[in-house]
Amino acid sequence: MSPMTVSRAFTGKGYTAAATKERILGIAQRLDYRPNRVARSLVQSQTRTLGLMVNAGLWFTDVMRGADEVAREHGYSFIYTPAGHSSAVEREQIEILRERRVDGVLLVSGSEVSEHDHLRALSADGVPLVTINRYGEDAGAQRLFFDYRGAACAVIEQLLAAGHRQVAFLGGSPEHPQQAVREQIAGYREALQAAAAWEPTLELFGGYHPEAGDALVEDLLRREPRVTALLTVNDLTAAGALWALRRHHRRVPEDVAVISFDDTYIARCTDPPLTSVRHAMLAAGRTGCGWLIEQVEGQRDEARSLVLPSSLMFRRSCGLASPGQQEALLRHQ
Amino acid sequence: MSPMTVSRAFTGKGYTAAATKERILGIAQRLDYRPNRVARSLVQSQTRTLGLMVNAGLWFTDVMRGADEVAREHGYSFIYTPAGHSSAVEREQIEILRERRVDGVLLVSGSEVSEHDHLRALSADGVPLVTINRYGEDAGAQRLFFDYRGAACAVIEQLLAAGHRQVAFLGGSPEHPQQAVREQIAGYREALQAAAAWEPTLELFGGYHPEAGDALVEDLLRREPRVTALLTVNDLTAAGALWALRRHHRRVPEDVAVISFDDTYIARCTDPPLTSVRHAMLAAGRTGCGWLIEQVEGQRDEARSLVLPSSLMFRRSCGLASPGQQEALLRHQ
DNA sequence: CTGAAAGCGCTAACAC
DNA sequence: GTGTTAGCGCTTTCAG
Repeated sequence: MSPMTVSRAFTGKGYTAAATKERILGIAQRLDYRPNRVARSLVQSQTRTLGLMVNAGLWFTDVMRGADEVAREHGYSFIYTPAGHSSAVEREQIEILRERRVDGVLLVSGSEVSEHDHLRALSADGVPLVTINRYGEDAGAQRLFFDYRGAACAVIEQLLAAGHRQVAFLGGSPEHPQQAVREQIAGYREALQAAAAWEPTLELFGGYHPEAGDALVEDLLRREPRVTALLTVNDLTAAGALWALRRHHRRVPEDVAVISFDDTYIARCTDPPLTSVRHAMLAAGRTGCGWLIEQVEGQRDEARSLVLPSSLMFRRSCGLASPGQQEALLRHQ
Repeated sequence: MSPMTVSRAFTGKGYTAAATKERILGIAQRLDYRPNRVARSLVQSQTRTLGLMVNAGLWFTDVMRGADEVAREHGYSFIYTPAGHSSAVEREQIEILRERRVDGVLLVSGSEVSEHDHLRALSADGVPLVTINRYGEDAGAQRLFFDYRGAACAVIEQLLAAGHRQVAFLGGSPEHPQQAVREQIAGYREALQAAAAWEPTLELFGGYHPEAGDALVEDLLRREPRVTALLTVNDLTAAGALWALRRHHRRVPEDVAVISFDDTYIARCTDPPLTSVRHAMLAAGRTGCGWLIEQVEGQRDEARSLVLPSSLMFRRSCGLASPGQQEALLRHQ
C-alpha cells in the first residue's frame, strides 16, 4: 500500500483493484485521513483555485452565487478579494492572488481605473482573466457586459409605443466614472432621438439616492409639468421619485409611468412596486466562471466578449401590459 | 544567493544584509519572480487561508467585508463557500475546506441543522471554528450572536414609554426553523408581558414578504382597529404593511407607528422611510475573524460567546424622537 | 495492477 | 550574514 496506490485510490487515475481501493478508503475513513490538496497543488502547479475580485454591493451576491456554482461543479474554489476603486488597490490584491497561485481571476467591477498593467501582466503570464461589467482598455481578458444601453433603449421604445411623448431621465450623470451609467443615458437618448422626442430639459442628473430622486422630480414638474413617464438610474432614485409624485398628487402609473434600473428588493417594496430592468447577474457569474475554467483547462484561449441580455420585470409602476409574463426579455430592435 | 537567502529577503525572518536584500528584491522584480505560497503552506502546514461559509442574502455583504478586512490585515485570505441549509451540504463544503487545509472556519448561518458532527470534528481536529448567528447545539465553536431578543424588547419598551398600548407583531412564526426569528417574537412578548400589555390577538404570523405584510395588516385592522403601533419581522414585511395602512387611511406615524427589523436599503425607500433595527454586521465580521485568527495563532483557545448589541435607525415611520442622533444603541434594561 | 525513485518550491535547523 | 541538508505530502515516470 504505497503512497502511489493511495493516490490512485483517491483520484481514480490509473488502475486500482476494486478491493484495494475499498480497503484504502476504509482505512482512510477510520484514520480521518484526507488528501492534502496543498501538496497536490505544488506538484501539479495547479491549485484549482480561482480569484474572485468583486466590488461589494447589492448585486454582487448573485454573480458570486452563479460563479461559485459552476466552480464547484468543476472542483474549483474561489478565493475572495474586494475590488477597490483604484489601480493601486487592485494591483495589490492581484499580487496576493498570484502568490497564492490561483489558476485564474474573475474580476467583477464597474470601476474605471486608469492603469491596466496589472491585468495585462496576468494574461501575459498565462493567468486567465475574465471581467464582468468592466469597460475601458482591453487588457487581454475575456469580457462580459450587461446591456445597460440596449435595455434603456428598449424601455424607452416601449414607452413611446404606448403613447408617451414626454419621457424624463432621472439621476446619474453623463460624466459618471462608471461607463455603465453613461451607457444608460446614451440608450435613453438614442431611442428618444430616433423618435425625434428628445428634449434636454427632460434629463435631470445628479444623484443615486431616494432624496435625489425626490428633489429631481420637484425640478422636473416645475420644468415640464406635462411629463408622463420617467426612467431612473436605479431603484433607489425611483423610490424617492415616487415620494415627490405622491406629494404632487400625480398617480403612478395613471398620470406618470415609472421604470427603474437594477430590480433590487427595493422594487418590490415601493408603493406601487416598480417595473425595473433586471440584469442577468446569475448568468454573468455562471458564464464568466465557465469561460475562466475553459481557459484554465486550455480550450478557448482567444479573446471574446458578450453582452448579456437584460429583461424587464413588470410591476404596477409602469402601466404597460407585460407580454404574457411578468418578466420579459429586453431586446433592442 | 542560495534559496535560503532569497527566502529570508522576502520574509524578513533572520538576518539579511541590507545590500543583499535589495539586490535580491531587484532581481526578483526584473524576473517577475514571486514567492510561492503553496510551497510555503506545505512546509509550514499553515495556509493562512480561512474558510468562509455564508448563506447568501441581503445582509452577508457587510459581515463578509468586516471579516475580510481583518483577515487581510493579518495576511490571511478567505476561501468562500455557500452555507446551504442541511448538514449534508455543510459537511460536504467543510470537507472541501479541510482538503484545502484552511487554518480555520468562519460559519455565518442562521440555518438550524440537525447534526453538528462535522463541526464538532473540526474543533476536535484542531481546526478553529467561529460561528455567527448560529444557535443550537454547542459544537465547540466560539460564537457570536445578534441581539434579536434584546432589540425587540427594547423597541417595545420604547413604544410603551411613548404611550402605545396596542402594539402588534407582524410576520414570521414562533415555529420558524431559525431561532433568530423566534427570538424576536420572544423579545416582543417579554416586554409586553412585563407591562401586562400582551394580547395574543395582536400577534399575526405567517410570512416575510410585502404581500404577507399587506395581508396581515388587513387582518389586524379587522381584529384590533385600535392598534397604534406595530413591529414587523423584517423590512420587506413592513413595506407591505405600509401599503395596507395607506389603503385604510391610517397615517404613519401619526395613527400607527411602524418599526421593522434589519435596516436594509428598503428601509430608506418606503414612504415614509422605516425606523428599523440594525444589527452589527460589520462588527460581527471583524470580531469573528479576529477571534478566529487568535485561535489559529494559539492565543485564546477557550470557548467564548458574545451577543452583539443592535441599534435602532430612527426614520419617520415610528414617531419617536431619537435621543440626540439618528442611530441609537438598543439596550434592554 | 502496484511500487520505487525523484522532485515540485519552500523553510527549519543547523553549520560555517 | 549566508549556505547546506533534509523533508513537507503529493504525483510523475518508469519498472516490475
